[in-house]
Amino acid sequence: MPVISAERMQGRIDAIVEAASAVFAAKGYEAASIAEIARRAEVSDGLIYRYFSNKRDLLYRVLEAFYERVVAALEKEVAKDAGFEERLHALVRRHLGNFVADRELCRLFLSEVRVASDYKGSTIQTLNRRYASVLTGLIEAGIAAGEVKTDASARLIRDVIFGAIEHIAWPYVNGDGKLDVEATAQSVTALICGGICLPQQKNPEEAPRT
Amino acid sequence: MPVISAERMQGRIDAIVEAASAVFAAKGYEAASIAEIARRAEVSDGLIYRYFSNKRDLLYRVLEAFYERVVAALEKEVAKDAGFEERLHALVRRHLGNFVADRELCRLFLSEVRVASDYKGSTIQTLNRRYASVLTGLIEAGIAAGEVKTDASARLIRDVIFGAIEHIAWPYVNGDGKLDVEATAQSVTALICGGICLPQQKNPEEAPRT
Amino acid sequence: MPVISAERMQGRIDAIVEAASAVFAAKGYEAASIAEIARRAEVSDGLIYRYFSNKRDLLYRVLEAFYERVVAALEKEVAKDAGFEERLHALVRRHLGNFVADRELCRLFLSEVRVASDYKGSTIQTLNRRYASVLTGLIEAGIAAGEVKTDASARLIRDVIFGAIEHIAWPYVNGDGKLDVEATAQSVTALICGGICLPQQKNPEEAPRT
Amino acid sequence: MPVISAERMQGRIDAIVEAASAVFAAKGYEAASIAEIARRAEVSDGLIYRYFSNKRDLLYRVLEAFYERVVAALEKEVAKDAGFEERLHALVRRHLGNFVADRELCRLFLSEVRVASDYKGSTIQTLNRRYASVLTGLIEAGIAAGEVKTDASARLIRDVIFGAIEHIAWPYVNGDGKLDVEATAQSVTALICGGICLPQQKNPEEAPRT
DNA sequence: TATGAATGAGCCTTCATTCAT
DNA sequence: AATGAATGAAGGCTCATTCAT
Repeated sequence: MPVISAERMQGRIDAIVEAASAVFAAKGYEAASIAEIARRAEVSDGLIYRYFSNKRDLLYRVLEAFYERVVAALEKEVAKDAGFEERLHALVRRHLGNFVADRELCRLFLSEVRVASDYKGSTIQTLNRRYASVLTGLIEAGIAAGEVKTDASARLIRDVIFGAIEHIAWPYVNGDGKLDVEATAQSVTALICGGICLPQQKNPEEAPRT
Repeated sequence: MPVISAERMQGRIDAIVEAASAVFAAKGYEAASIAEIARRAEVSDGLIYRYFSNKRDLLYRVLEAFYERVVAALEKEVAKDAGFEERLHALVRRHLGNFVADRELCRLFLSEVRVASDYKGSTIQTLNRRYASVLTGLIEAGIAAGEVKTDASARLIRDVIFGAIEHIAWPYVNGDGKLDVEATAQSVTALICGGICLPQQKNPEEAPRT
Repeated sequence: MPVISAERMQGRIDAIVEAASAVFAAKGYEAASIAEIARRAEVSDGLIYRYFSNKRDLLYRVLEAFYERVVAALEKEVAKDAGFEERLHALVRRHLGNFVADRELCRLFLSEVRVASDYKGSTIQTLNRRYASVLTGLIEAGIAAGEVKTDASARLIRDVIFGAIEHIAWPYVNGDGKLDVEATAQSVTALICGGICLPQQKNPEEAPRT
Repeated sequence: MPVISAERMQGRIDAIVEAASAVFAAKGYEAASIAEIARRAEVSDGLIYRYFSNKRDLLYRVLEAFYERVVAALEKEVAKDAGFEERLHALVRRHLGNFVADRELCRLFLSEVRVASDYKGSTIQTLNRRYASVLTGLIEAGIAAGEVKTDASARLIRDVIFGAIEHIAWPYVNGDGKLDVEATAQSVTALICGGICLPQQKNPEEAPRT
């Protein structure tokens, strides 16, 4: 008996998280209502409070579930043996891909959680760090292998990469156009690796004339 | 009489925008209340609705005012005659500086507006484009002057630069640490210009022949 | 214009207090709902919160209004020049009379406020003290005039008198019988003044025999 | 088997009543929740409804248990052979002592039950009457023995005594000071027995003739 | 133009009680 | 007998917005 009950219970919890995921994603945290989530999960309002301590807790559980999935995928993707640039390319592609595949949850995260005062110390933050550490690790490995310059800290490099990707993906996340993941990943990786400046002759007038 | 009245009116509008700016920045859009803004502007609740069609409109006007100031400053900053890298450095420094000087309004913008469905076509978006076009223009000038590579589009480069800066600035915007603008601007500019990868010998066995 | 508005406003406030008075008295604090009070006052729910900070505040204002009326009446009643017993009798009659005239508000006060943790320091407590001090003053005057014994403190005497009256009145306050105020006041006053014990011969066997 | 079951059942019931007693006493009726009581009794929520028809019923059973204990103690205390004043003194002391020993349950009773509309006809009322009849009996015995005046009814005297004690004890019941039971019992008994007024010369000018 | 009283829908949350297991 | 998941009604309170003055 407890087994059936436990399964049923888990089913309800999943239904709630799923419904909340959809409603939060579609309307944003503030505009979403517990009543709507309950209706969508085919559950009473009250039941939500048996499993989640409040609306905000529910949001966080939704994002945790999402993040867990995404972190695992990234770790798996980048784990493969390969050179730095190739692995970076895989990471960029996957990261961009996440914005395409889960644009609404990404938007939810970026707009509701990052800003939140209760973000620090949350499980979400831990997952976020794990996600980020995949790239940091990759960069450090690249440095160790002599593939990456040592002018800048791994952390700075990581911020540049993630920041760039997010900024590029944003219009697609927020709007409705399509993002060519493959092409963009290619360009971004190349750009990041090679920089944007051509070597300059510092003193042109002193340069060798023919 | 009508003159005085018009001046008075403008004064009221300014007071409202200023008050709203402070309250929105301090509390965020949802948590801010019209009543508090009115109180702060020493104006009745109702009057706000004579000049602004609703709460959201007021938010937008606040951000417009902010953006106008910021865009003008950026355009002035980067206008100076100089080489690409120097001008880029100035832009990066200024952009980072904005996050430091107006972190709360920046946070407001990033969390409330970018996500909004009514963002497209708004005056804000126009200002945002103008802000972005400063960098695009700079890059194009760099390309024209042969200082910047032509592998990637100016738009992509621009996204990488802005994205990187925002990502780096974010923890400081949201938290309470201090950001060393000068040092960060230096590193970021260098990183962006030079890339992160060391030149690799593609085919070691086919290496330099005598 | 502000005059009309202010009058109208005061009228609303009075209506709310009156409605709240009736509903609280009839149902008790917990069972009373803001919605019902609003309906009864022909006012919207929200308006109540313009004038009263919360439900509890409304309760206190109701009881303050009641208490102010009652305190003033008592002070006036007992103020008359007369001997101690006569004045005490007037006070007892008036106090009993209050329980009869406003039994529901008395019940409300006794059940909801006296127990409350926020009672101390409230305006209600101040009024309560003022009410009590009428009797304390009367007793002290009686002592000063040599009409009252000095075996017990004025405070103790006061507690005995108020406690006795409340206990006697309670069944009528809570139930639906009628209380004969005049007769009861007479008996209580006599009892309090004269005590209940007959003088006893301590050692009857040693007493003078005829 | 059925015996064990019956014992177990009684144990559960006792545990529930005990838990409810603690929770009601600590938080008051409204603020107490069935869930907390169940948790404390290490019993499921549902089980409570097998033995008690609803929350209010549980409250009444708690107070019955309390009252039974208290009534028995009072009857025993006052049963001893002694003169009226001595026995009254014992009763007063015991009654005051109850407020000190069980102040929270006393408060619960005074605030939740006395006011209740379903009080009449309840077992509680019966117990209350039994409690009161101890004093009534004592007074009647005093009257029969010629120790007590016959000016007032036993019932009135009883109300004065109980009312006085409750009123004196209340601040200690509700607040956190300490009550000196011995001293207070002494003063109250003396006051009640002897009254508060000094004999007055009705017509001073017509005073003692030779 | 300016006020601010008034509205009322809507929200999160609690909890006594029930009932399938 | 016992559980505890589930219900669902109810309630206090907020606040953007309107409109009579």
